[in-house]
Formats: sequence, structure tokens, C-alpha cells
Amino acid sequence: MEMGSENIHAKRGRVIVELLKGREIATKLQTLLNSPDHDGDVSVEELALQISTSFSVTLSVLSSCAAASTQSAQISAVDGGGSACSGESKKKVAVKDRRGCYKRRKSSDSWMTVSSTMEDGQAWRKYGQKIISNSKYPRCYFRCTHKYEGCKALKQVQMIKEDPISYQTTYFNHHTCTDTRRASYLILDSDTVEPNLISFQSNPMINNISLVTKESKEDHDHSTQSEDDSDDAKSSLNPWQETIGLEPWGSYKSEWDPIMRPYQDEEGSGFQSCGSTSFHGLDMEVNQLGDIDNFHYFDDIC
DNA sequence: GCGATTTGACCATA
DNA sequence: TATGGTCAAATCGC
Repeated sequence: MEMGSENIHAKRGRVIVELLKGREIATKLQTLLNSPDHDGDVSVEELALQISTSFSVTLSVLSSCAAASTQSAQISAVDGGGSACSGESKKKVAVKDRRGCYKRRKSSDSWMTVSSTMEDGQAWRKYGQKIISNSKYPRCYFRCTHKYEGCKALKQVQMIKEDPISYQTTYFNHHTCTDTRRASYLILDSDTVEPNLISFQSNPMINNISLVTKESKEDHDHSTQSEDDSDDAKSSLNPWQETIGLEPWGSYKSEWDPIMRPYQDEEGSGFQSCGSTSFHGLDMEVNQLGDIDNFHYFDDIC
């Protein structure tokens, strides 16, 4: 593994610096917006750009950590003499009488989120669903639509609570595809930002998602008791409705379109503007991320 | 016709 | 041996 501990610390420091910078600029922007006749030397657009740049740099650093982690895991698997029927490698030697042959994942490159929606803006294709013992709801299995282009991203989604709806999503491997078809609104600027980066300023999911790692899962399971139960959350896709006989579950693709259905506030005015209400949301996110010690995922992937 | 979803079967793992 | 992850044929929808 190329990434020595010194490099990790350097990256960690850079992430912290960038996040703090982002928070500072966000505060500045908030002040600017709160003053009715602001005519300062810095424009709102400029500050917004600085914030997004700060987050982009941060996410870029995190992304490189994740990539290194994935590579490391793959190398380990080879070194460990993994059998021919482990995971996707099996696909290449696909033999009909060997279907279902796989190695159960342990703890490679994975992380977990709890959310009031199962959407994350990525293009997923469902490939299975299982009733899980001691679980009220079945678990759905998704893989990246671009699996056959080499993208190894997988996710498992399981509803853990019905009222308010709460989904536990476990991700395995990072997207290596560069498709922006359905994730387009997540990308700040496809020309300058890595394709798998998330835009904090335009991602309607961010406010509904809390990042959970294996270490902190129990805490989050508990904390989600107070998750919002807005109409927007309740109207999100529910793949278990068909299974449990509530409503038919339509096509994953047809019911969700980030382009046709941008995030709307209660007035239906599209993306929330930079008013005080929406800014509060951003401020909250920035503060959460500022608490870097609770950002377990960073520790995991680095 | 093509791509996505459903679902029973298969099989490694715990 | 029960369980969970994946495959792939059947089916559906555009």
C-alpha cells in the first residue's frame, strides 16, 4: 500500500483545513445574506464558489483515500490466494452449475448510511431481494448499472423502520464508472471535479442521510428515532411495499428522475434559494462535518 | 427488442 | 445446517 501513515495524516489535515475553511466561508455568506443592504467587496456567488471549491477539494482527498483503500483490499485478496469464485471475478469464469458461488463479504470497502430515502442519486440496478431472518422487511441488493463496464459498486438496502420510513443502506466498493446520466445533479462541475463527488449545494438527499459506519451503527439506529418524517420523505420509493402488500413498486428508473424532479420545498419553488431557511441546512451540515472525530468513514478508508 | 425487475435456485459462509 | 449473497430465467414495461 502506497499510502503511508504520514501521507494519511497529511491528507487528514488537509481535509480538516478545507472543511474549516468551508464553514468559515459559509458563515460569511450567512452574514452577508442576513444584512439587507450588503454591498461588500465579496459577492454571494463568489462565496458560494469558494464553499463548493472547499468541499470539492475535501471530497477529492477523501476520494483518493477511498481509491487507495479499495486497491489495497484487492491486493490483499490476491495475496491471500482468494478462490476463483470470489465476488465479481467469478463472473469471468461463469459456469452455469456454479451460480451462486461467491465469497461472503466481510469488511472490505464498505460503509453504511441510515436515511429516510433510499435514493442517493446513483444509477443502481436491482439484482436480488431476500427475506432476512429476524427482520420484518426483506433486503434488496443493487449493483451499479455499469457493472459490465467494470464498476464494482454494490449496495444493500433494508428498511428498518416504517413510521417514519427509515432505510439502512450498506455500500460496498466505490463507483469507478464515470456515468453522470442519473447522478448529474450530484456533480458540481464535471469538467473540474471528480465524477463521484457529491455536491452539497444541490443534493436533496444530503439532509436526509446520516453516515453510519460499523462502529457507530448502533448509535445511529437509535438516533434515527427522531429523524424527520416529512411528506417528502414518506413519498420516497419503497421497494418493500409490494412485498408487504401495500402498494406496487414501480420501476426504479421510471419513478425517480433527478432532472425532472428537482428537490422542491413546500412551496414547490424548486431548489431552495440562499435564504435563511435553506442556509440553516447547509450550516448544520458544515458543523456536522466540522466534527471530524465523528467522521468514522474517513478513518475507515484511510 | 431491449433493458430492468422479480424470484426461485444455488452454494459459500458462519 | 441455517442464512445470506448472487445468478439467471421469466416476466414486465417502454
